[in-house]
Amino acid sequence: MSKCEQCIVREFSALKALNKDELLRMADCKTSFVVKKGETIFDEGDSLNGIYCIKDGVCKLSKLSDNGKDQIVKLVKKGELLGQRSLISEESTNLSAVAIEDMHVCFIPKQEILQFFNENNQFSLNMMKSVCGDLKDADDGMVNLAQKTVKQRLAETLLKLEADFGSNEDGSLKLQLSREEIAGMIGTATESCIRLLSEFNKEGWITLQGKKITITNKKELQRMI
Amino acid sequence: MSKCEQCIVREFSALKALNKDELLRMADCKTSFVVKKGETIFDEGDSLNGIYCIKDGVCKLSKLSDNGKDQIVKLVKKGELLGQRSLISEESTNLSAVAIEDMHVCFIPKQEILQFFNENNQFSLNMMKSVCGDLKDADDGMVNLAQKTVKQRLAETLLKLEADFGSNEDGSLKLQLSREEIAGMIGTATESCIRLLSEFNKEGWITLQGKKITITNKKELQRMI
DNA sequence: AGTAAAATATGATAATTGTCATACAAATTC
DNA sequence: GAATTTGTATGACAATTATCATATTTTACT
Repeated sequence: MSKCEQCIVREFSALKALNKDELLRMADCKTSFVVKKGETIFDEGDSLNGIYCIKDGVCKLSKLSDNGKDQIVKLVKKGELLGQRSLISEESTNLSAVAIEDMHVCFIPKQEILQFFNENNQFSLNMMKSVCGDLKDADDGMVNLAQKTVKQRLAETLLKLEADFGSNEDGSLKLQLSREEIAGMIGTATESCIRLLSEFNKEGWITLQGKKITITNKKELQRMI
Repeated sequence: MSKCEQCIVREFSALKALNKDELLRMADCKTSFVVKKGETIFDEGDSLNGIYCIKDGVCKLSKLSDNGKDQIVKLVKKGELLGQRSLISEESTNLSAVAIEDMHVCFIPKQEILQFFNENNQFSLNMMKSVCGDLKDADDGMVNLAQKTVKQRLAETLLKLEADFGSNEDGSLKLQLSREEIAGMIGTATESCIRLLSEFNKEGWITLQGKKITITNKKELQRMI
């Protein structure tokens, strides 16, 4: 059983408010596991008995729409927590979480988290801030979906993927998503997404090589937004 | 200075966790005021020094998009709080709040709320739940905007307006919104919204008399969603 | 009450986006 | 390694939605 003290999640999430004692208790009751790319951590409608710490990897939070398409609401990466909303609301999840890369994840039982809420005020405050951050992002997302064109949303998403997840030595986006996933992020049909990527490519804003996408003219993409 | 003890906001919001002592303190430092329909409570980018309790009336939370259109993110009504996100995040607001009806509002200074966070755990938990509820709604809103047609979103919005705000004796929706505001809720051009309302009218799902909208065939509207 | 301003309504048209079909490439399976 | 499945790409077309123009109605103002 590894320690929680030096874990990256502790560094970046609400957990940074926990003291040594609390971290030891957490290390004691947590379970670690690996999630392979494509595997599901939880599904829409599941009731969660705790929250997940993402030690490594990235997953998508998405919701299946009636038309059969998966709308991606958020990407969650290393250092972040997963499942807080459901735990705090005491409701089953409204989103599913599926790994986009291989992941290392720890599960902390609900009881433990609730106790932290009770005894550690800073932890509660941190958690609130984190949820508020998500809320702000979601509100912004709504405005984008409602008021911007698919082209603008694609440009914005590509820039955001670079900003959030970085790029490789060759300049290509580190996080590789399928066309379907990108379409799910910007809220459009997969074909439309593919078409626009081709268009961006022809215009010279980006370069495509298989799943690899390289931004070659950031300024033009920014200008579109 | 009126008491907070029997206030409707206390009944329905996170404030229900406050004890007599805390309520008295709150009554002492709060300021009450009236907001006329159309008036602004706060604007996008304002820094708030507290939160607002809505004793009566309804306001819209909206964000101005680059294309000049106002996207309505949420309607906030009597009994609810306003400005928590900004206060908790310690950021300026990302949304503006404008009265849709005449309102009675109380302002509670930031210091007071922070103290409640520190001394009353249930209050913190309630606040978290409330923000989490908003987050869930926003996530659902994103999926709707991304995956449903304008027609479906209009139908859904009309039903939601009836469910949330009720109807008058004549059956018309109690909350009267301008066409532009309805368009801002469903994320479409005002003309498109007007056109679809006319269409719904012709089909017999709704009746229009000026600003008054009456749902006359709820089942058909539900079937569309 | 009379006038100006704003909101609602509708037509015509263009632009955007989705759907269906099909082709090709890449990955996976046996 | 051949075969099947899955993902990517593109064309053709239809449907949806936005934009611009212009009436008409309602509301606000003095």
